Amino acid sequence: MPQPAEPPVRRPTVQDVAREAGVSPSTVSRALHTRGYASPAVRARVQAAAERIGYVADHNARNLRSRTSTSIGVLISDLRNPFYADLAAGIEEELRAAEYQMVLVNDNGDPAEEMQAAETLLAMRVPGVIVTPVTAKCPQVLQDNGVHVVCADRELGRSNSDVVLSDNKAGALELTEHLIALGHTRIGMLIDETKWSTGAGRLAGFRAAHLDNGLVMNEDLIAYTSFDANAARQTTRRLLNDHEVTAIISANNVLAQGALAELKDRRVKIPRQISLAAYDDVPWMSLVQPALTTVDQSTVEMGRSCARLLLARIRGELPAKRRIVKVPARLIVRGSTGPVPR
Amino acid sequence: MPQPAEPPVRRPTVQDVAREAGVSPSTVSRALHTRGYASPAVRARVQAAAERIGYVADHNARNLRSRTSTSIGVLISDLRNPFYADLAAGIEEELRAAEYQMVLVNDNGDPAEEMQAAETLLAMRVPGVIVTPVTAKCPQVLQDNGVHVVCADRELGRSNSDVVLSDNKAGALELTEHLIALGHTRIGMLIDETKWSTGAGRLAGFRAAHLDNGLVMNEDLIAYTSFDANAARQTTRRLLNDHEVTAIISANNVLAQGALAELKDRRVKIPRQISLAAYDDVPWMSLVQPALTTVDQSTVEMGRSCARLLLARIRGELPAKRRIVKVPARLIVRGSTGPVPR
DNA sequence: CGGGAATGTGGCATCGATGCCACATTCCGC
DNA sequence: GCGGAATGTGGCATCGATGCCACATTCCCG
Repeated sequence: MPQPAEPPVRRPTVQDVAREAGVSPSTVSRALHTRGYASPAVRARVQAAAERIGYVADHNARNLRSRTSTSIGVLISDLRNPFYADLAAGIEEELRAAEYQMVLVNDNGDPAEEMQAAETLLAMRVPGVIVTPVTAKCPQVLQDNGVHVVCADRELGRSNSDVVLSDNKAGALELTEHLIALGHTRIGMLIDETKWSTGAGRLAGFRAAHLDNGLVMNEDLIAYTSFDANAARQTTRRLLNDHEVTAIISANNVLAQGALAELKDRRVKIPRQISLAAYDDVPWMSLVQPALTTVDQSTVEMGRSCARLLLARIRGELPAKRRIVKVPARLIVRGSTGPVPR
Repeated sequence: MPQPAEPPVRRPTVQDVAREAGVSPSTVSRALHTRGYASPAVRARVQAAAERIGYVADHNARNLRSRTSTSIGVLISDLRNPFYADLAAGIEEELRAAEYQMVLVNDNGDPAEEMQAAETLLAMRVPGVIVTPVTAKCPQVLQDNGVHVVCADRELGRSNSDVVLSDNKAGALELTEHLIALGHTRIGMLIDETKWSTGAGRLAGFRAAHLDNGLVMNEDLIAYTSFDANAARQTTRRLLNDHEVTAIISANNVLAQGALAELKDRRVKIPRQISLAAYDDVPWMSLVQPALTTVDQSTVEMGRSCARLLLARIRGELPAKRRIVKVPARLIVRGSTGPVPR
C-alpha cells in the first residue's frame, strides 16, 4: 500500500467527542483540560470517549481562540557547532518536559536571516523566543510585539531582555591564572570578537588575571581573528612567528581547532614547548592527544536555564525587572597545559 | 523599561489592512498571497498598507481555515550527536529555503517519548514529519493520520514510508576492502545493532568485502556492543584481549570514541600496530592524531534530501509509489589505517 | 453592437476550540 | 424548609484568515 490516499483524513473534533460522551462541547473542553468545573464522573467519561475515537486536539484552533501557543522559537547561529547544538538540546529538553515545542531556526549569524526568522515567529504567535542574537534589532522587534525574549550566550549593547550568559570573565580569569601559576608570562589570546558580551568578557578575564598577578600584559599578544577555524590558523601562525608566546588561549571551540591544527603542523610539542587551552569545552577536546585544558561553560545547562527563565516569564511568575543569569564556568585541567619551558 | 506590559499587544488583522487599503478582507488575502485574482494596482496598494501598519499574518488562523501548515516535525534521537545535529541542520536549511518551519524534538531513542512527540505533531496538524525511527509504530501512526513521513538514516521492518539512507552496504564494503587491500585479514567489527537497516547494511558490507576477496571471515570478530562510548570501550578491550585483530572498524562515530580511547590507553601505535577506521565521519576524527580513516555519509546532504523528498510528497509531486533514496557514502583515507604489521 | 468569456472584487460562512454567561442542581446552615 | 452559595453543564459568540460563490466590470469577436 503506498502513502495513504491524500489527506482526506477527517480527524475527530471536540463535537465528536461530545456526541460520543453525551455532553456538550464546552464540557469536553473543560474535562480534557482540568481547567474549570467538571465532575470526576463526566471527566472520566469524556476522557474515555476521546481516547476511544482517537481525538487529538487541534493546536491551531486552540491557539487562535485562546491567543496563546506552546511553540517557542529558538534562533541560533550554527547548529553544526557543538556549542549551539548543546544549547538547543538543553532548551529542547526543558521545553519538552513542560509540554512546549521548539521551533528551531538556524540564522547562520546573518542579520537578514535572523530578521526573517523573527517575522516568521511573530506570524506563529509564539509567546517567547530564545535567541543568540546577531543584531540588537531582532530581540527588540520581538519584544515590541509582545513576545518574551531571552538572549542566550551573549547580549548586544544594552538591551532590556532577559539574558543567560556564561560567566565569561570569571572563567577566562581562572583559565589565565592557571597558566600564570604554571609560570607563563607571555600568553597569546586568540579571539574573534569583542563587541558582544561574550568576547568582551573573556578578554576582560584575561586582562584581569594579568593585573591581579602583577603582570604587564603585552597588547600585541591579543590576536584578533575571525570566526573561522582557518582564519584562526593563519592568525595563530602569525602570532607564533611574531611573538615568543609560551601559551595560547583560544576564546572558543572553533578557534581552538585552527590553533591546534597549526601547532600540530609545526610539530610543536604540547605542552612541552607551548601550552594550549580553550574556552568552551566540546567533546573532541578530550579525544585529542594531549587532551585540551578548557573552560566548560555547561552549555546544556545554559540551554535549560534559558528555557526555564523564558517559561517563568511567560507564566508571569517573574517581576518586571530584567533578569541576568550567569552560568558558572568550570576550569578543566587536562594535558595540554604545563609548566613554562626552560 | 522592563518587558513590555504583558501581551495586550493588538496585532493588526486582515480587516485592518483592508480598511487601510480601502478594499475587502478577501481581496487583501488574495493580494498578499499572489493566489487568485487581484489587479496589480490593488495588490501594490494592499502590500503597501500591510507594510505600513506592520501586518503579520496569523499562521494559526491560516492553518485552521486552510487545513494546512508550514511546520514540519523532525524527530531525532540525540541532538548532541553530531550525526543528528548535521542531519537536522540539513533539513532545516532546506525547509527554511522553502519557507517551512522545523519543529525539532529529541526523543532520546525512547519509544515512549517518540510516541508522545508523534501525538504532539498530530495536534499541530503538521503536513509531514521526518523521523529517525525508534519504533515502526511511530511512522505508522503518523501515516494513518494522513501525515506524510520520511524516515531518515534507517528503516524498521518493512514500512511503507519514504526513506533516505546512507548506502551502508557499499560504504562498509569499500572501507573493508581498503583494509583488505592493505593486507589485513583479521579485522574486528565493532557494532551496536543489526536489527535496523543501518547496522544490518554495514555488517552486510563488511561480510561482502570478505567474500568478494576470498577471505573467510571469523564470526567472533564481530563485536556486538551497545550504543554508548563506554560500552564500546569495554567491548574493544575484550576484542583485543581475545583476538589478534590487526584492524578495527567501528560502525558509527560514538563507538569509534570508545575504540580510540581504549587504543590510546593501551598505547597501541595507530596504524603501526593496529589500524582503526569508522563509519560516519564527524569533525573530531580529523583532529585526532593520526586522523581517522572514515566513511563520510554526507549527513547534511542526507538531511537536505529528506526535506526535499518530504516537500515534494506534500506538494503531491510524487507518484504514490514509496521512494527510497540512497545517499552515496564516500571513503576518506587518513592516517589511522596502514599496512598490516609484520 | 450584443452576448459570453475573462477578470476583479465583495459577502459570508467556516475551520475547531474555548471564554463567558446563563441556567440548573445540589448542598447547607439557620 | 428556605435562601443563597457552591458546583456543574450547555449555548453561543468569537479568535483571524480564507474558500467559494455571486456580482460587477471590462473585453473581445462574430
